[in-house]
Amino acid sequence: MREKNKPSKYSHQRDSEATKKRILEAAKQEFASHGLSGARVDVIAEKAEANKRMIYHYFGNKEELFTVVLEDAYIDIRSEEKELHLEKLDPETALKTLVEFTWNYYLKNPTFLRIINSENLHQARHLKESSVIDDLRGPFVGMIDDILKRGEKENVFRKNVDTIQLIITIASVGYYYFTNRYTGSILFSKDFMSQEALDERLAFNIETILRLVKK
Amino acid sequence: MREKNKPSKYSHQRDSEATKKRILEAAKQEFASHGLSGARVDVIAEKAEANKRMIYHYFGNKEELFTVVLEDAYIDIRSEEKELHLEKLDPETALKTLVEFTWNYYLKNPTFLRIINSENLHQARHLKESSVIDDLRGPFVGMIDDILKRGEKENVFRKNVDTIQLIITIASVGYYYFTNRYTGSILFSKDFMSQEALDERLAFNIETILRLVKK
DNA sequence: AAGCAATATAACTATATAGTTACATATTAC
DNA sequence: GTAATATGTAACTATATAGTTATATTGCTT
Repeated sequence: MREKNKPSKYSHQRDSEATKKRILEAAKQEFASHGLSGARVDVIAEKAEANKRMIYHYFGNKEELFTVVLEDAYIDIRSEEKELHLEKLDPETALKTLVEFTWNYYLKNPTFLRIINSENLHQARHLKESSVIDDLRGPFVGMIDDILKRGEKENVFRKNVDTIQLIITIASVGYYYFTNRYTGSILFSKDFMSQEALDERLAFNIETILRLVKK
Repeated sequence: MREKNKPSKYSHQRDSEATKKRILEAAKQEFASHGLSGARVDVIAEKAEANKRMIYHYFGNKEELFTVVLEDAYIDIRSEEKELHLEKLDPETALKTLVEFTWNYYLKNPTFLRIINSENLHQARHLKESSVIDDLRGPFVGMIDDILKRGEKENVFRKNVDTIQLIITIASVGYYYFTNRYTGSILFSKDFMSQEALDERLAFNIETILRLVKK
């Protein structure tokens, strides 16, 4: 029986959507910091200022929570990519814009890279079961294909550059730099994250991609 | 007290070096498969046909075991790189050889990539404390620098290509392909590991690197 | 305002896990 | 041969962990 004058345990208003959001954000951070295995459900609950019971209530279990975090990550980058409207830019500018966007997205969203890495460590078993990817299958493939075709027609790009290989390469040159920056900084005795180093790398990446496609 | 006629529990001969090696190999596999946090010491002991007690005896603890596995990984790739003798090849062949070697090393040593990824998830905290890297600091930097200089002199390479950026790029285009092959295969609906896909990617990478440095 | 579903808390449980201890057997030095 | 040391096994322990249960409060429906 409730005691008289005892203050309520529930100090804040209820808001299931807000609670879900806080859990997802906390989970994203925790999974990114420690990987799927290293992440602790208790810590996620604490960071989210929620309760472990709520995590299981809203998301089922740790694996399903990870799946939602992963899906959200892909949805987010995909929606930002859409906003670039590369189809409105001339081929060379479009390609340069994509390289810069990819680079800056990785720079501003370190959790993205770490979560994708975790998923690959686990052989993409969560993504495999996800239906969300259907909408992002071949993200941008059509768009990049169009840029390459326009470049060919305008005689600024060479013929027969493989679209998927190009997309992979654009991702590679940024992704690797960021995910391997810790070992890289030691192996090369160089701070990979200084503004100077970042600027230099982005410029080099743009050059790499343009040299690859230009006549 | 030992019972009469009871067969010895120790069926095989003792060999500390062999046991250490078995532990290291098992640890490499286990860390590569599950990451540092996901790896289980009991599983390593079992796989090594050794005993947990031996792991702690020879390596101290899980973290130190990981450190040795990591150090061994770097030592191995470094020693294979040395065998290439790129200094004896003409600049273009040397560069092509390095791209091929890097690609094939990653292909044949999937554990390497996963262990480096784990170490980067943990912000290289093991490598930071390791003295082994002193010998591999700037691996090949001098060598690649030499290739670029020779190429310049022979008028086949352009001037002022940054050596470290080039090394990072050579690693990137292979590393990313392999570590992200699980999510990549889903996103692009394409088997990244078919012989055809592998051949195509290697050829593309060679083209990417040569276009980057050639006049 | 009564009943009910949704939201929340905290305490609990079964199990897994890194690391330890006690002890046994083999090998080496003398 | 014997003592000391290296190598090995198995059982144990303290703790951490994912997931559950019991219960309380809120807010919505009627």
